[in-house]
Amino acid sequence: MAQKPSIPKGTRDFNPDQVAKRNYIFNIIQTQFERFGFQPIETPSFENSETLMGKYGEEGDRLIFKILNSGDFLKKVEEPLYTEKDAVKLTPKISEKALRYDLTVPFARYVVQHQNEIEFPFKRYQMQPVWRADRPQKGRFREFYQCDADVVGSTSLWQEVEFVQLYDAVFTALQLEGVTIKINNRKILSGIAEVIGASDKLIDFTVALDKLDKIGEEKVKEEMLSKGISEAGINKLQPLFELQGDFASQIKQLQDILSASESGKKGIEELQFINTAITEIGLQTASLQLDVTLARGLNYYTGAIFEVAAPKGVKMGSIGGGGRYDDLTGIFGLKNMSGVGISFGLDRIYLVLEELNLFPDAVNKNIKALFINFGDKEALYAMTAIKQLREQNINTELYPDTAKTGKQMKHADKRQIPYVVLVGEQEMANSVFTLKHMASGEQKQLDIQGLIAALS
RNA sequence: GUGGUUGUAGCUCAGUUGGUUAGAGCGCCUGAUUGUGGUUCAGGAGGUCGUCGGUUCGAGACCGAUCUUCCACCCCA
Repeated sequence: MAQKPSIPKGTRDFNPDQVAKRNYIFNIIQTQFERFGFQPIETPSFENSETLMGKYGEEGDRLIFKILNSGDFLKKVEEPLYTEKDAVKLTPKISEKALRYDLTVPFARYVVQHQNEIEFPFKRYQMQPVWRADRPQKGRFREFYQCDADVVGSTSLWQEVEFVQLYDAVFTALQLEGVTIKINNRKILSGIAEVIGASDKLIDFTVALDKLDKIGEEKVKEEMLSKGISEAGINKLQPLFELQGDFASQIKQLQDILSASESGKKGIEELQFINTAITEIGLQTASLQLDVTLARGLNYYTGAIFEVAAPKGVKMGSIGGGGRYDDLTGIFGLKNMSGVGISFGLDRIYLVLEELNLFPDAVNKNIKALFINFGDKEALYAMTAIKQLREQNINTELYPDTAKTGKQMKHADKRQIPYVVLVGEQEMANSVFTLKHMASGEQKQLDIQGLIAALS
C-alpha cells in the first residue's frame, strides 16, 4: 500500500462501466432538456472570486474552493495582514479565482455579460461539474455534476408548470418511478414570518422550519426560540405543524393562516395556479406535493421552491432542486430579469438507480466481436474483414498479439464480448469465418456477407 | 468547520489478553488442453498490516499525529 498514488477525498475515478451508466443518465436528461426547448451553454470551471463569493451565504463562502494566485503571491501581502493570520481577510489577497460552486450563479453572470446577444426569454441547460469543499458522505462529494435547466426573462408561471413536467419526464424516462416533487413558495414563508412577527429573521425561521421532518416539532420550536423568535409568534405556527390532507386542502388551511399577509396570499395564488395546471395536464410517474417546510438554504429564491426526493425507501438526500429567483442578475447589475430553474444531481441519481437496479443491461457499449489472432498472415486477413464490418457500423477488434487461443478466448469472456471470430489457415483457404457465440458455445462458418448479417 | 468511525493480498474479510515465518475465500499466473472461454484438477506468484513517530526485550494488535472511508452535525445535489 505504501507509495500508492491516490486522489483527493470526495473525488472519484470512473471505470468504463460507470462512465457508460453515467452517460446513460446524461443522455436521458439532455434529450428531455432539448425536447423542452432548452439550449446548451458551458462556462469555465473557475470564475473570478468576486463572481462567486457572497452569493451563497457565509456557509457557502467557506465551501468554495479557492485557487491560489500564480507567482510569488505572498510577497505582495502587506506585513500587518500577513501576521494577523485572518483567513477571511487574507484570502482575497492571495486568491483571485475560485472553482465553480454551482451552475446558477455562473449562468447569471453569463446572462449579464451576454445580455445583448441573448434572445429572451432564454432557456439554457448546462451539465458540468461543480466543486464544494465539503466533508464527504454518502451521495455527497467534493466534485460532482449538476444538470441545470433555467429560463431567464419571463415571469410566467407556465415556466414553473413546465419544470414540474420536465422533472416528471426525466424520471419517467429513467424508469425511476415514485419520485416526489416537493414544492413551496418563498412568499408563503415570508408571509408566515410576517404573521408571527419575525420578518427580520426570515432565514433563521426557514432554516429551522426546514428541519421539521428531521428533528421534530419540539426541536424546531426550540431552535426558533433560541434564534430570537417570540414565543407568541411560535404559538401562532401551531396550525402549520398540523397541516393535513392533499394539496388543495393544505392550501385551504394555509389561506386561514395567511389571511393577514399580502405576500402570503400571493404565494398561495401561485401555488394554486401551478397545482391546477399540473392536475389538469397530469404527471406520468412523479407526484407533486406541497411542503411548507421546504426552505432550502439558498437565499436568492423569491417564488417557487422545488426539491425532488428519491422514491420512498431509498436513503438519499434530494436528487434535484430549484426555484424562482426574481433578481439574480441584479447582483451583476441587470435589473428586472426574472429567472426560474431546476437542477438534477447526476451523482445521486446514479446511486439511486444503482440501488434500485434500474440501469438497462445494454448500457455498456461493448464491441460485438473479437477476432482471434493466429499470426500475422491470418491477422492481415482478419483486419480486412474487420474494416468491412466497421464500415457497416459493427464494433469489432482484433486481439493484438498472437497468444494462445485459450488466452484470447478468455479475454473475450472477461470483457463479455458476445462473439468471437476465428480465422485460421483453413478458413482463409475456403474464404469463410468461424463465428462463435460465447454464451451458447455454438459455432458456424460464414462468408463475409453472412458474417456482416450475423453481427448487424 | 465540530464530534465519532474505518484502514490487513487485486477484492471481501479472519487474525485470541502484545509473543516464532501474518491466514482464508474469490480473483490472478502456469500446466492438464500447441485452434476454443465459462466447469474441474494440480501447482505458483502476490503483504515494509494506510503513513510517520512513540511505548515495549518484542507491535498487525497499545499510544500520538496524519491521510483515507463511512456516519452524525452544519449545509446541500
